Amino acid sequence: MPRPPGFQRSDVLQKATDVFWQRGYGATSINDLVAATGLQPGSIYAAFGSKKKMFLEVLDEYNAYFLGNARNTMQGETSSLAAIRAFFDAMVADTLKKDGVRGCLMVNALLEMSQHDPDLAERLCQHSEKLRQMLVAALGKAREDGEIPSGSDPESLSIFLVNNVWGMRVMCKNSPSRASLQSVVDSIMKSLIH
Amino acid sequence: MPRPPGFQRSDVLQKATDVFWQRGYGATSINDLVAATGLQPGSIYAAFGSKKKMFLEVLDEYNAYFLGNARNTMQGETSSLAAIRAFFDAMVADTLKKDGVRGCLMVNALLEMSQHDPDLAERLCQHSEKLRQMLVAALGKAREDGEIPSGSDPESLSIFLVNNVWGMRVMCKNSPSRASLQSVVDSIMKSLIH
DNA sequence: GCAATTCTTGAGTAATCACTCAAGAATTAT
DNA sequence: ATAATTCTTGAGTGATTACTCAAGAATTGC
Repeated sequence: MPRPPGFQRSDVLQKATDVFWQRGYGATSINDLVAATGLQPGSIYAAFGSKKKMFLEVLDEYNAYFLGNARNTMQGETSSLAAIRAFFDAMVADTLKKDGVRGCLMVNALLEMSQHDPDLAERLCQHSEKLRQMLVAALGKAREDGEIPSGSDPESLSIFLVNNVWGMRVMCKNSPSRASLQSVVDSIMKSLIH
Repeated sequence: MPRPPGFQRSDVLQKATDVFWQRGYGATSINDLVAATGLQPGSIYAAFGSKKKMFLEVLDEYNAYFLGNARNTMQGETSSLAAIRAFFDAMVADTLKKDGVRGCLMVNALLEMSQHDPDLAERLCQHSEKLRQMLVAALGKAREDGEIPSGSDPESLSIFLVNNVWGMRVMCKNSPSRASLQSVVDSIMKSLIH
């Protein structure tokens, strides 16, 4: 009968996430992962197959967590417009945390390697589409409720919002001041209601 | 008397730019640069000092070129608002070129290594500030000329515009469709005039 | 205790990394 | 031509890379 593994997969993934997030994919070595997880190289490869497969698993967990968080934040609001604002406010708050300068693990990965890795590009595309759909739904509801003009186009506005999400993920890497980020959010929200 | 170098520094930098842009900093090896430039490792090190110094020089040229281009584009327009639109249109056109999926060399570098390289972070910060100042000037003039509401705040709007520039640089890496990008530009321009 | 099975270990592999340096080639002033 | 100077060459450096695998440790059902 099999001996059970001496580690929890999710614990290891969490620790790996920290390392990948802090250093980026390319600059993270197996030794870094060995140090961070406490596992030996052999165990890592037995459990995850390769550095890249491990990273993809990390990314999937990260994306699921991000989207879940966003959904929760938005559902906690009473109006759709307030939900959108809450989403962006949460992003600002997140960015201002002391490790906010890490940016977004997914955007970092996208810019680092999507060009040379179709698997990854596809995955990131799907994730970004999910985020956009969430915003489309909120925008549609906001229009129904008269919170934004009836002439507004949720599809087109959602792309605009996602664009600003990406922008903030870049901006936080070199000028993560609350004033700047908040000013961006204000501009976004103003643009919605006109 | 000295023997003159057998290569033009700017030629070599141009070829190096291609490689760094296509592969990213970390994934570009000296051998890649040797192959692309035709120079031997020794010559590269004699001329540029190190891989990182070479990359910084590449980045400086890239940034200067980008800003110069933007300035030209904007000066060719009759009104300030048209100049801003022309700037974004040019970005869309640039992104849609066949190698547009490379994104922006500077944003790529920012996300890849600014966190671990203060020199680079500082440089990128300055560049992004120059871009913002260009937009502040245009926004200020647009307000004077009554093209945007008198209550608009150029400082705050410029941050918003830069945010969208970064966003487009990310978006072009995974969904560079003309419709999406153009829709973002439309949303941006609409938001300015209200 | 005893197999049976799986997990863990970590030194080792071949490849690649950024970088160096001594030797030779090329150019110029005389 | 010669001497002075600089440029180019490319094999070689030690470090690091992702990854492997045979051996031993641990846990199970019996």
